[in-house]
Amino acid sequence: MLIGELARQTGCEVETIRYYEREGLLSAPLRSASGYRRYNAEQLGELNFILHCRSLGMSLADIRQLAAFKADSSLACDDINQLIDRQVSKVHQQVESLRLLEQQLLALRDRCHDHHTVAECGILQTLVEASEGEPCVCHTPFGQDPHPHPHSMEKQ
Amino acid sequence: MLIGELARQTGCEVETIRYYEREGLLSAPLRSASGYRRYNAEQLGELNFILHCRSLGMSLADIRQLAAFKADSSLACDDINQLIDRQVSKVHQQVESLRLLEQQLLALRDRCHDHHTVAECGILQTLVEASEGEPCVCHTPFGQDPHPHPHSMEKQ
DNA sequence: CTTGACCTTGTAGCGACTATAGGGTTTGCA
DNA sequence: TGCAAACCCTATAGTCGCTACAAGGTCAAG
Ligand SMILES: [Zn+2]
Ligand SMILES: [Zn+2]
Ligand SMILES: [Zn+2]
Ligand SMILES: [Zn+2]
Repeated sequence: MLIGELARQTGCEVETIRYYEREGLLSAPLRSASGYRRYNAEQLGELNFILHCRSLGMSLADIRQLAAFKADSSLACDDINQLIDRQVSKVHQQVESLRLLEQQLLALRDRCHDHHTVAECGILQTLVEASEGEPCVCHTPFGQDPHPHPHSMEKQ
Repeated sequence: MLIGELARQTGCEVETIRYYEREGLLSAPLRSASGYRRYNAEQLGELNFILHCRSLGMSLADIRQLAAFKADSSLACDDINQLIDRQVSKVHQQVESLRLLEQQLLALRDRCHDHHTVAECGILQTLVEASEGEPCVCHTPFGQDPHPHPHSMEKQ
């Protein structure tokens, strides 16, 4: 199986497959006389493992770790559980902060309904006033402290 | 006001301020004889505007657009509303796909409770079996199609 | 006169790809 | 046999929003 066929079977881009090999996630396949990569069922499984983990939002570093565990099955699995737990809490945090973000954006959006000129746009007005230190609907939902602007998003 | 003082007042890193200037988001300030950047209240506002928009998850490209609108206030504000709408729906989509992700991860986590060896770990077993084409708790919640693995996450 | 805190530019790194450029190979068909 | 299309290869640079150096210049206090 050439790389294009593997790409077709997995839905993964050719360039991404080569990238995974470069990163040491996918084992280097045998090459034909002309240097073409030839894949077998084992590597198809490897790639599907990677893609499955990626679809669960795991980092390549995490996947590398999981693959290492897969290789030495006599180890204790506590680290696997921890890895998943970390992933769950990371995702949970992201959900929470994005939900807040959505509320903030909706509150901001609510400042403009009709279409008029920018000068009268409640959205832009809110943003400009907030940059001058005044409270804003997005970050001060119910008459709270008008003071410092929290950096609500850490990493996205 | 030197760059360090501006950084202190806004909670933004010095390097990030210079980065915003390089990217054309923050107007280039006057320089002292020795080349130090000197900021005034206007640029403090500009930076706060940027930071406020960033805290709403907007991209630098979006912020550039908003700043352009701020500059020409005679335009119609429809584009602003659209920009916010796009941002809302992007965030909403992210929330939805992350919530699904969380459920998938929790289902996977549920496959291993006690600590034992990797060979018996239900999590790793699930991941390996899924890579061989079998259905998995994470992507096949209630006896659905065991067939192709959807790429559930587009961009994170 | 030295120390330390500040400032400058330029460059490289992160993560997970994606996209090119500039080639070589294989296959099918006239 | 000639040629084109479809495939493959490597190497390099770009994406986004920073962050972290390195190597040097400036300034105020002691
Ligand atoms: Zn408006
Ligand atoms: Zn706000
Ligand atoms: Zn386990
Ligand atoms: Zn699954």
